[in-house]
Amino acid sequence: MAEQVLYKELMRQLGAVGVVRRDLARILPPEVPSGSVDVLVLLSHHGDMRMSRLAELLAVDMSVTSRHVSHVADRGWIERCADPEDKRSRILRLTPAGEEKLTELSQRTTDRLVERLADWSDDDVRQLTRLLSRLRASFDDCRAPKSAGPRTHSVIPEPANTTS
Amino acid sequence: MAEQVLYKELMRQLGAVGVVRRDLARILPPEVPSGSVDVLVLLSHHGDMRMSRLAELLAVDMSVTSRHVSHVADRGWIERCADPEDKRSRILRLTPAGEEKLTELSQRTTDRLVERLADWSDDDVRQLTRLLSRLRASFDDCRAPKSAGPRTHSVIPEPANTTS
DNA sequence: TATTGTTATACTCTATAACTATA
DNA sequence: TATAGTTATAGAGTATAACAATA
Repeated sequence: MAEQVLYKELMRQLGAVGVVRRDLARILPPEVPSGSVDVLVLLSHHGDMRMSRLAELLAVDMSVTSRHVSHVADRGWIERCADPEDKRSRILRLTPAGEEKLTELSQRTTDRLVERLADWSDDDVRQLTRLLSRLRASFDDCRAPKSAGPRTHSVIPEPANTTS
Repeated sequence: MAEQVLYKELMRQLGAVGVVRRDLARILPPEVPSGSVDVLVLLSHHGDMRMSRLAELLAVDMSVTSRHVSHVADRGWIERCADPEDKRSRILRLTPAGEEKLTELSQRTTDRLVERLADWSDDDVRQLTRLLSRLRASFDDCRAPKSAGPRTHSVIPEPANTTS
């Protein structure tokens, strides 16, 4: 457990990340709000999943997830398939058009990062990525203490979705 | 300049920070939205300032800043004083009530971090704080390349380790 | 004419609650 | 009865544009 003053400073810097978030959100095209990006990114990375699983990954209420999902589904970027094992459930799957859109968005945001982080080394980027991953994991652990398996705090590799 | 794949993973983890942001926002009392917290934190940390300066620090449009400021001013947590040097401008200052409220909020969020980051060492926290500070600075530098003075990117003394 | 700040408008994000369909 | 998901409603964050007051 770290000292109070350290947490206070961390809080301040977490607020400052809002600056980064807003900057990256501003370069998104009008038809792709950030909620849609989150959905596409998670489906691409983790593969097909149900609404409830997506809501868990997004850490928002399922009603919010439903809205985001409807937006991307309306544009043909994902499909909502029937789940043969549970007729209440719907399996979400990225469509080819969705993958294409995601590639385009990914390029756009990557370009922005290249521009902004011009003086960062590979190791700098890796280190920050690793710590952010661990940060998120620490919050996940507290939120959902159910599956007690060993956690890999996914840094770079994690070969998830084979369909992309 | 780092590799594309590193930026892509960083992007994904930056999105994951949304989980943290939302978790911390949920513990705020109803009369204190996160925009208000940002205003109080910045005024407390940087001291009195004008609207335009605050908007710059928040990295949002001044119209947005105006709304946030009105909210906290309506509750007596800050004052909007006249600027003797420019009658268009208004100097923002934290009131004693504002400091008190900020202390209360700070305690609340710190408690949350203590809970969430129970297994983080002081150095872990310092390292993440330092990288976030540098991240924000990298975005600031690109956004406002005007004042070319030397930058202090963090309050916490660092164990000189930024391989850039 | 340019700058500082406010207000009106519109859109997104989010949570709660009520609802439908299925388990 | 409980769960998966949708929709209605309400409140907050944000940007653009129009505006007032001052420089």
